[in-house]
Amino acid sequence: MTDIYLYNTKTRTKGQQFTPIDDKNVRMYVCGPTVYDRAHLGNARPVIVFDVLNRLLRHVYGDKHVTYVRNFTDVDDKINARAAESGRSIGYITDETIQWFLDDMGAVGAIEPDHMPRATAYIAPMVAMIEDLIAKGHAYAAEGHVLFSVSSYAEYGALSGRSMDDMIAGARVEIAPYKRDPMDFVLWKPSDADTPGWDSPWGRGRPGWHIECSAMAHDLLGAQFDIHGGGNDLTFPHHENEIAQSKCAGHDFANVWLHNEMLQVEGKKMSKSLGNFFTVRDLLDQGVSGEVIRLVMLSTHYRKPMDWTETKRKEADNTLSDWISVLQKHGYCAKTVEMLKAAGDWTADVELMGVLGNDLNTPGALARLHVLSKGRTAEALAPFAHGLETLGLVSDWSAVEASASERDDLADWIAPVIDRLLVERSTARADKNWGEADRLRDLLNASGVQVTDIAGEASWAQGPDFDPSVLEALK
RNA sequence: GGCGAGUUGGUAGAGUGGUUAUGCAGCGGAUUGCAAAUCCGUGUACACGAGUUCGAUUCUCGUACUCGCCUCCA
Repeated sequence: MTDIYLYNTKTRTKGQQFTPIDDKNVRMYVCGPTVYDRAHLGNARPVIVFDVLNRLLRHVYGDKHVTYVRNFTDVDDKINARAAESGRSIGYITDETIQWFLDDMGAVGAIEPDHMPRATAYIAPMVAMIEDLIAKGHAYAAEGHVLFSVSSYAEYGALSGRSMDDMIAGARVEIAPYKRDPMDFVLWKPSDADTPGWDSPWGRGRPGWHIECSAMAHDLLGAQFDIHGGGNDLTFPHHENEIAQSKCAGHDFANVWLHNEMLQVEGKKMSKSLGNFFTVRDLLDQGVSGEVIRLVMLSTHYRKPMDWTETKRKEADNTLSDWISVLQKHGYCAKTVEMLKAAGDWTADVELMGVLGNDLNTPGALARLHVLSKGRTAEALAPFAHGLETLGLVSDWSAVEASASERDDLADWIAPVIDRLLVERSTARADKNWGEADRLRDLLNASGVQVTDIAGEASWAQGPDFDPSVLEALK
C-alpha cells in the first residue's frame, strides 16, 4: 500500500499521512472553470495535477472507492457579457464551452470526474443554504442582495493566513451602500430582465460565485469530505469564502486543501490582461500532442511556478518519442499488456508510487520512469509501461503499436524511392564504395530521413525535419 | 501597504543534516568502413551573512533578489 502525504494549505505542512474519512469512499472536490471561452494553458494545470491525484487515489483505494467532483460555473457575469457581445444565447455558449473543455482536457489525458455539476442545476440547494445562513445570523438581505457577514465568522482568513486588519489595510474591495462591512461578500444578487435569474425569497436573482461550490460540494460529497483543490489564486477569496459559508452552515467541509502554483509562459505571467495567453486548443492545432503538454506539466512540481517554454516542449516531445520507441522495440501493444496482466506481471513500481505519494512528486516520478525505461525485456519494462499509464502519458496501447507504422500517412511514391536508395547504398557498401554510399546517405539525411544501420541492416525513419520535396527529383 | 512562495551544477528540475537524483547539452569510451542510432562511463551545484551542530545545500535568524495573491483569471 502506497502511503500518501499531501501538503495541506490549511496547516502549511505535509507532515501527516493522508487518511481518508472513509477509505471505501475517498472524496475530492476541485474548482472547475467558468465556461465562457476555450481553456487556456493555465487552466490545464490544475486539471492535470488533480487528475494525477485522482489516479493515485484510485490506485491506492480502488477505482470504485473514490468520488471526484469538478464543477462547471455556468452562471456568471462574464458569460452574460459574452452572450451579449456575440448575440448567442447563454445556454448555447455554456454548452459549447463545456464540450470544448471536455474535449481539450481529454486530449491532455485527464479522466473525467465522477460528477461534473453545473451550477445552474443546483440553484435550489444554494437558496436553501443561503436561507440557513440568514437564519443562523451569518448573512443578511439588503436591497435585493444577500451578503455574508464576515465578522460573524471568527476564523475568517485562517486558510490564507490573513487577519481582518490585514485585509482592510490593503483593501481593494467593492464598497457598496448595502454592505454592513466592506469585506462582506455576495451570496445572492438581483438580476434584471436581461440577466438570467431565479425566483428566491429575495426576489429574482442569481447566486454569487462562492456559494456555488459550497452548495454543490455539500450536495454531492456531504458535510465533510477529504480533499478540496484548486489554483492558489483561489485561496483568497474564493476558498476562504467557501469555508466561511460551509462552516457557518454547520458543515465540517474539507479536511485537506491543495493548491497548485501558477503557470508562466517563457518567464512571464500568462494573463488575459497581458494578452500573452494561448489555449490548449491552439497548441493541439499546432500539432503539439496532448501527451507532450501533459509531460511538460508533470516535469515541474505542482507547488512551484511552472514555466512553459518552447525548449521544454521539444524536450518532452523527444522524451516521449524515445519512450514510445522503447516500448515498440519490445512489441508493446494492447495484446502485450493483456498478456502481462494475465501473467500477473502488470504491477506498479513501488518506488515510483512512493515518490508520487510524496505530495505528488511528478518530476521525481518521471526520473524514476527514465530509470525503469532501461529494462531489457518486455517483462522488465512492465513497471515502466504501468507507470506511463498511471501518469496518464499512455492511455491507448493499440495506439502505441499504430504509431510505429506512421509512414502509412506518406504519399505512395516516397517509401519505394527511399527503399531503392537504401538498396543502392547497401550495394555500394558491399563494394566498399564508401563515397557513393555516403552520398546516398547524405541525400536521405538532407530530406530529413534518418538512416539507421543495425547489424549491417539499414532501416529508415521520418525525422523531425522530413521534407519529401528533396526526394521528388528522384521519383 | 498586507499575505505567501521561491533562489540547486551549462540548462531543466527533484531531493537530502554526513553517502549517485534524473533528463537535455558537453566530454570520454564501446560499436561503426566513417557516421547516425544504441550502450557504458563522466560533472562534485546548492543566492549572501550569521547562528545551532562533530558536521548544513538541507534546521534557525537576517540580507538581497525573483515571483505570486490581495482585482476577472486556475
